[in-house]
Parts: sequence; structure tokens; C-alpha cells
Amino acid sequence: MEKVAAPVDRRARRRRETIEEALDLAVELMAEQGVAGLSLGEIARRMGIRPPSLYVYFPSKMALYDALFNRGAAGVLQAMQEAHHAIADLPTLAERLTAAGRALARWCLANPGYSQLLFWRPVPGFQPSPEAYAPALGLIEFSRSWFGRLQSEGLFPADADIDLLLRDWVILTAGVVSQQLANAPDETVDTGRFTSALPSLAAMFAREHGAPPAPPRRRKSPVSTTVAPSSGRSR
Amino acid sequence: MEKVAAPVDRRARRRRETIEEALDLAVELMAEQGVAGLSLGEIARRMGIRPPSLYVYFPSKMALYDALFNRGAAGVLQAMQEAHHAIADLPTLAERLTAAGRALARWCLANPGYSQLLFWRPVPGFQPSPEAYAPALGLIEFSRSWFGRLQSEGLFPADADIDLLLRDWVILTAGVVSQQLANAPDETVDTGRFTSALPSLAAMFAREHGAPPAPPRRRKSPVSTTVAPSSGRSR
DNA sequence: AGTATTTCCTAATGGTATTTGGTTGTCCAT
DNA sequence: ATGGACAACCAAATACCATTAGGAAATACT
Repeated sequence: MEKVAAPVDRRARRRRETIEEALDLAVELMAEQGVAGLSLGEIARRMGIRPPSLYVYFPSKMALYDALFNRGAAGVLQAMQEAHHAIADLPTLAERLTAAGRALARWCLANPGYSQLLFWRPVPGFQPSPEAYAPALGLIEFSRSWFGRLQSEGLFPADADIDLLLRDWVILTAGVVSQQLANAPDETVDTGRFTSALPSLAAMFAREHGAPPAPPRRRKSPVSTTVAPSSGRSR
Repeated sequence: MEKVAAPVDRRARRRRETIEEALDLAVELMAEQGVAGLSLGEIARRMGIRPPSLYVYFPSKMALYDALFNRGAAGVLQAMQEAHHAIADLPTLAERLTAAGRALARWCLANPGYSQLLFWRPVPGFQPSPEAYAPALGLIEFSRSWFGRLQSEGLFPADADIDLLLRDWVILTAGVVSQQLANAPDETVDTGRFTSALPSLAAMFAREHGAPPAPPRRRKSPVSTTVAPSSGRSR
């Protein structure tokens, strides 16, 4: 009774590995064929097992979608958290918004399968379970606290309604990502015909909702400060 | 040989009616279950015929999707054209943009089945045929000419790039509709948590890209004119 | 009336998700 | 090491799906 150092079964480990393998293949398939193109049979085929054997690991296809939703949401959340280390150093509001939008767009274009599942509702009866939805809530909370920090730093007016700002910003980024994914999913973030609108959209949003840039001890604010290097400025 | 007055067969007429009936039922089904929930069997069941009989009217399910895409695109186009009769009378740029956005959102929320098919790409191998896509191009062209008219009227600066403006505006409206459809398709345009952002978004867009409102015969443009009741403006 | 065409059917094929029941192998305790 | 518990897998079967093939009935045209 001294087996000490193997408390967690090797079997449980192998099981988790198998589940991960199935999910990886599912993501691959979704990226190839879209969410609706996902088939348990094809996953099983690529794993070298028969379709019914997948039911050892997932009680239904919906459960697989649920796991995918969870993984996807966790993936975006992590990508955004990592991106924000660099973003926090950027000086202006417009630059930070642009960088955040680009980070999101980059992840979405790199993971179109996940993105469809997360942002559209392509599966008829599918509603993510609370556990699967948790990281999505985490992303919302993360974004909200980010906006809160921006407000604390004085980049948003102190009296602004953070939730309204966030709603509008989410709409903007959702529009960019949605259009890019639907119309030209193979373009890159840099050359994408919609993602390339991010700098000018962020600049617009910053001009509309940002706080005046730290009044530099003069009476009149300068006419032209250093804003983002955007192209399509009209005014 | 005097049958004169029946040039177009009654059979052709009945055929068209049957096709219309099938498409109507398909739209109904898409609205209920989403695009992926569409099944030829269910359409046939509701028509009172057997599934294979549908192949008399559509060579494949893709052809049915194609017809639906065509119908949907024609529907939005018509809705937007009709809406623009009233829109053209509105005084300010922001009001016109808001009204246009609301008209689009209204149609999309009323026709969620079509909307999914048109704006997302939920069907794995489906690419609309040129004929089916024609009215979608018509909508783009209609929007572009609308923006051109706005520019001629002086609501957009004369040197503005209409295509860039349109791209950004499309992104905005796509974001609103996409978020509303994905997260709360049952809310109305007026109470929708995303569609209700349209006025403020349109105002932001108008302030960013609109031409100054009819320079009142003074040398310097006034510092603070009567703009929309927004809170945080930076410049 | 006869003929061609349209419309609908039944039957069948191969795909899907899923359930059932059985077989093999792996692990653990005795 | 042997027996029992459990995991992983499979074959077979069900029910749905899109689709094809071939035939029967209705419809229109000559």
C-alpha cells in the first residue's frame, strides 16, 4: 500500500488526453467546414475509432459543442488578457482601443470555428451551459474592468457610463469581426478590408467618448495633438 | 386553334405558386429553428407532399438556399428603398443615419432567418449564385448612391472618400444587427439592448464624418455649435 | 384519342446522431 | 494470481436526413 506517487489514475489522464484530441479535431473541422460542417463521424474517423465510441467521452453532440464553447471563450479571454499587457503601455486611448480590437480580430481570424460558435448562434438548439459560459462572462468582466481602469486613468470622463461605452465599443468590434469573418475570412488582420478600419473607428470612438487629453496648463487646448496615424480623417 | 388568351400556361403559374409556398415555409422554418434547422422533410411535411417531390422544384437543397438568399436580399433592398422615402426628409445627418439603421434593424429582426443567411455564412458549402447575389449588390449600390447624395447635399465633406465612409457605416450597422440577432433576437428595435445604441452611434458617426452644418457666414467656424446632446467630446 | 409533360409517389442509398448490448482490456484489491 | 470493477471499444439497430431511380397518375396539347 505504498504506491504513493500516482494518486491520479493514468486512466483519467488518458481519458483527458482523448477528450482533448477529439476537441482539437473538432476545432480543425469547424475551421475547415464551418460549425455546421462538424460531424461526429468525421471526428471519429480521424481519431481511428467508430462514431459510437465518442459517446464514452461526450454524452451528446451538444455536450461537445458545449466543451468547444467553453474552450473557445477561455481562448479569447486568455488572448485578450495577454494582449493587454502590451496595451496598457500605449499612451493614447485610440491606440489602446485599436490594439485591443486588433488583438480580438487576430484571434477570431485565427480561430474562425470558435468565433462562429461564440459570436453567432449557428446551432439550432444549442445554449451554452453556465459552466461553459463562465469564461465568456469573464471576458465581459475583464473588458468592463479595463474600461473602468481607463476611466480611473482619466482617459474616459469621470461621469461617463462605463456600461454604455462598453456596449458601443463591443458593437464596433463585433461589426468589424463579423463582417471580416463573413465576407473575407482568409484576409489577415493587417490587410483585411474590414479589420483595417479599426484604427479610424477607434479614433472616432476615442474622440467621441474620450476625456480631453490632460489640459496642458494652457487656456485653449491645442488644435492638433498627436493622435493615431489614421488615414481616413475627414475633419 | 383560337385559344388566344392563355399564353402563359396555368401549369407554369401553379408551379411558381408551389415554389413560393415552399420558400415561404422555408423562411418560417429558418425563423423558428435557425438556418441550420432547415430540412426538406419538414418543408414537404408542411406542404402535404413527400420529400422527394420537392426535387421537382429545386434541384438540390443548395438551390433552395440560393433562392432564399435571392429573396432575402431583394427583401432588404426593398425595405431600405421604401424606408428612404421618409428618410430623405429628415434634416440632420445623424437623424438620417439613425433612421436608416433602424429600418435595417427592423427588417433583420422581423426576418431573422433571412438575416442569418445573408449576413453570416452558416451553410458549409453554400455560395450564392451571381443571380441570387444581384440584389445584394443592388443594396450596396443603393447605399453608395445614398451616401453620394448625402455628400452632394453637403452633409458629408466634398473631399470625403464615400467608400471609406460607407465601409465604416456598414461595420457599425452590422455590429448592431449582429449582436442583437445573436444575443437577443426577440427584443424589438425600440427596446433592443443593442439597437437602442443606434442613435448615439449615428450621432458619433455624424460628428466624426459629417460636414460642418452650413457655415453661418463667419470667418472662423464657431467653437461650440448646436450639436447632439452627447457628453464626452474631446476636441 | 393519343401523346407528351408535369407532378407525385414508393423504394432504395448513404449519410447523420444516438441507443443498446456485448466484448475486450486495464486496473485494483484480495 | 485471481476475481471483480470499470474503461474503452465495437457491431448492430433506430430514426432522421438529402438525394436518386423508376413508375403511376394527373394534366395539358395536338
